[in-house]
Amino acid sequence: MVHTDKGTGVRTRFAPSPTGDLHVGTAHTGLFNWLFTRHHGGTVVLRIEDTDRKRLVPRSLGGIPEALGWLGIDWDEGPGVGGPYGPYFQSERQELHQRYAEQLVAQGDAYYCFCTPERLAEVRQERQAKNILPTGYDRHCRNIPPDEARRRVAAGEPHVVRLKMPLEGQITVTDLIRGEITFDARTLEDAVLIKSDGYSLYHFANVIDDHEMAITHILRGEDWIPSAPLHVVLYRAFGWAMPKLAHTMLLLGPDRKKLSKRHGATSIQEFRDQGILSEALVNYLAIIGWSWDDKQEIFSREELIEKFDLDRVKASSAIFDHQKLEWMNGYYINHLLTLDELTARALPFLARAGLVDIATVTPGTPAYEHIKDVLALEKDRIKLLSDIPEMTAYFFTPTVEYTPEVLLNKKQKLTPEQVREVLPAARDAIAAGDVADEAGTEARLDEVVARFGLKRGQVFMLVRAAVSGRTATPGLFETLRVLGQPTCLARLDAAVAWVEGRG
RNA sequence: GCCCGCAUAGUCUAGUGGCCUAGGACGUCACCCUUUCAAGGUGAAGAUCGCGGGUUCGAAUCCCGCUGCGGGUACCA
Repeated sequence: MVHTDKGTGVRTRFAPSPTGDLHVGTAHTGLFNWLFTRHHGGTVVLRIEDTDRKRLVPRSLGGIPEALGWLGIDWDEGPGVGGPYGPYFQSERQELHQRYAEQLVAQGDAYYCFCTPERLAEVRQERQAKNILPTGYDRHCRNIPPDEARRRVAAGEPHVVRLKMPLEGQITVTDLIRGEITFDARTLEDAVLIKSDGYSLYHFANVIDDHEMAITHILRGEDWIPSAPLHVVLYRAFGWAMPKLAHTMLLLGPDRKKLSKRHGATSIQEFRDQGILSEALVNYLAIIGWSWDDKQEIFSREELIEKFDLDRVKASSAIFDHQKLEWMNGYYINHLLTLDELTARALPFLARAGLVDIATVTPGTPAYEHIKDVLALEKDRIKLLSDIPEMTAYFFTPTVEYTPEVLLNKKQKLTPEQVREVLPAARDAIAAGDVADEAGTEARLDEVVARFGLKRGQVFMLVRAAVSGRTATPGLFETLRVLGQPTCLARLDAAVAWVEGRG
């Protein structure tokens, strides 16, 4: 799919940090970003912000783009597709950042700082305790004469580059979702732009790259609001036009804290392994923090692109509700997926459980059709694809296990003696025809019901237990049909033998 | 501590001065359907619209204060 800029000039970037699997909160922001851009016919840039070499997780370099691909969030420029504004890995743009940092120092908007981490910690602690603004760094090196600073840098003294923030006045940030946010300059610190290892910090790299990549709209998490004034100052120092800003809400765990690993599965990869459909996840993520009206909650991807815009995005954080996600996933499985689509998605889960051999199952083969028939029966009750193996195992295993709780189910109010009498009769009734004929099977079983003067459920449940080894299955006659005559009879015989063995 | 943000049922939300006796969805409960479990259908419980003041004939909706919750406060992103 090629997206061309329709002339709206909207260019956005999604800038994940490769420090682990794609987090659902990151994906949420990414999705909003993507929907906004696609809605406006703009260009999506994927930029990997890998400047923190200590926290870098190499696996995520490939994992994050892959997870985005799974979600159907594509990008027009970035890793894999290239583009005119590369490189798209931030670590490869360090020279550029350095150059701009030098420019800032040269024009007097930034300075070299030689303070040790130890000194910084002390100062911070003291100022915080005494409430001296700003409560962090005391701007100690801001007053070192430029010549002296340059000499010390040349001499190889460890240093960072810090931004000179205005000492007073106000800095106002305009947010597309929240309106104006005003900060008192006296509370703002001289942030580090370039670390002593030469790598730029997020704030700085971000501003430089956003400008260099001609980004027009920045959508990012609410947790970035406090650093927005710093970005404003940076843009001003360079004399660059400020991109439009929009801070999206955070995804929270049940304890109302920022959603994180300690809340359980939070990575997109984990959701996929649980058997969440990407369509359902995208839909669910889209309606948390955004709404269309007071009625609709199910949206196709196309509909989302058509309807999504920032004016209907909420500013308040939301608790991630896995239960509702599962409901939506079930809804997609039950109502929106074709049987072939469901089969394709279910196959890997069945194969992983050892129930089917994926190599021999291709569309058109009997094995494939059997799986399809099984899924047609069970799809109403599937919430997660990962539930399918357990749910459908008895359709694929050669035999089933019996327990007294199932075959001599007390709820059916049948004595073991009655079971020993009725079960063989039911077996014979089924053997008298073919289970492919559901109505015929039902009629013959009804004769058994009448003969013994029982309730239909009592006999049906007995047969259900015998052929499946469980008390909950789809409708009995369709289940028998899909199981097939030989399997049904073999299991009925096994069940008869089992109950007799207990007499 | 300081700075910033947010505030409608357990959860996600609709609502932008009168249509609100606050609508929808998830979850919960009940009933219907029924051979089990689901699905589906119907219905119910659940919100003093965080609190307190204003403004107004009239406020969930506008203003102020408070409280609560969250985020930031790093040579992480």
